[in-house]
Amino acid sequence: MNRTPPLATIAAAIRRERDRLGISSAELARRAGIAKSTLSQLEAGTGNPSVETLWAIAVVAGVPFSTLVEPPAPPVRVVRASQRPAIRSEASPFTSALLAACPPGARRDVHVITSEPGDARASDPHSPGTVEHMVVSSGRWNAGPAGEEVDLDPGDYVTFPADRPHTYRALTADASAVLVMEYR
Amino acid sequence: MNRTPPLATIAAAIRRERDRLGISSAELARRAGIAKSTLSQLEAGTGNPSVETLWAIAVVAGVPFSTLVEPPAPPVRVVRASQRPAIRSEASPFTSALLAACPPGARRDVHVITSEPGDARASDPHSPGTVEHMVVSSGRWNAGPAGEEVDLDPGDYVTFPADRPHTYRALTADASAVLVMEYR
DNA sequence: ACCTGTCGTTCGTCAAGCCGAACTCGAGGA
DNA sequence: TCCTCGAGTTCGGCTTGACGAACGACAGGT
Repeated sequence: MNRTPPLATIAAAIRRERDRLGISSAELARRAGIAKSTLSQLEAGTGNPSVETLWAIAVVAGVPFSTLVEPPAPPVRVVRASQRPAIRSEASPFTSALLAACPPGARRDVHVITSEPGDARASDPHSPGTVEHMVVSSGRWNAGPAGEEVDLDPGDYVTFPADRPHTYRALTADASAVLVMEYR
Repeated sequence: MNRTPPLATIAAAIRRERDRLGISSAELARRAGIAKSTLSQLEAGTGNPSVETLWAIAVVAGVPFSTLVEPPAPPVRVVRASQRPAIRSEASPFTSALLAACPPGARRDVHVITSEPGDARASDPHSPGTVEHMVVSSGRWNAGPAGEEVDLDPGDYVTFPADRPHTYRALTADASAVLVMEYR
């Protein structure tokens, strides 16, 4: 769930952002309103910056806060249709394994789900911060967090937090959709 | 690009995570290895925590660091097929408007792209932290960051950082794909 | 009523982050 | 060669976050 050390990551991230801006550390410190000595120590990996200090740097770098504390850059990942976890429910209800099959270590998973009317599937909350993306391939669906379900037509896209109960219900025959689960 | 203030957000996030765990502040402090007086001040919105302190809390809460500093929870968003930015290129090359049409304020956008062999589209880097998701609907594609392109078959899914140059090339006729752009 | 345990806050001390100034190093110009 | 300027590091001080202990408030048990 939680990953690598913070301090070295922060130091690298700051250097990376500064390189991207193409400015000196003195200039970055000036823009951020912090002492260049402070910035020097941060880039050296020394110390334990406060949130305000990091925030000031993130603002002038024009990047979200998380860019400075999360690991470097997301890699290129490919999930082959032939390999990925997919479940065809045919005319039967979704199995509970559909969403439970997500490997906990993975950052994202893709499922192709197919369903028939009446196959309502209620999913328990995933780990905090998990977000799902759903693109309807065919048929009509009703899906979303409990109490906030929306009707979806072919081609529609919906995203919602999945760390709370949520459901997928096919409203027409031969309904299918691509489901992307994004773990954090 | 960068959003709301940090301190109040952090205080709210910590309380929220602690509520979710259903434990007392004393217990959370004990697990995190920090003084409960420190945690008390943080939940009160007083002060300016160090990265290490916040990190310790995030670890025991089982959430990524960004959960504590970024705004609350992602909302449910729906992009209708009839409204969303979509371009059919038919037999002609992608127009440069394809990717440039992404509203800068949006957090995510969805495109349905169709292409024919020879229609290579090179995209300039998006803002830092932007990530793209691509699900192939039909045909074969070659896409990805410059130098790291991969071949994709129908149903394949790929995600990659889009803050660097990247390309999409259809390898077969009637190639189509769903493209999700995620801004940060 | 009394004791006991837990909760959350407040206070005094200590360590550490942040700051500004001084310093070293190196490149470019007269 | 000397001077000047900018980049980056190091050094004292001042401020502030983190800690442990003590405090009042409350609930449950005896």
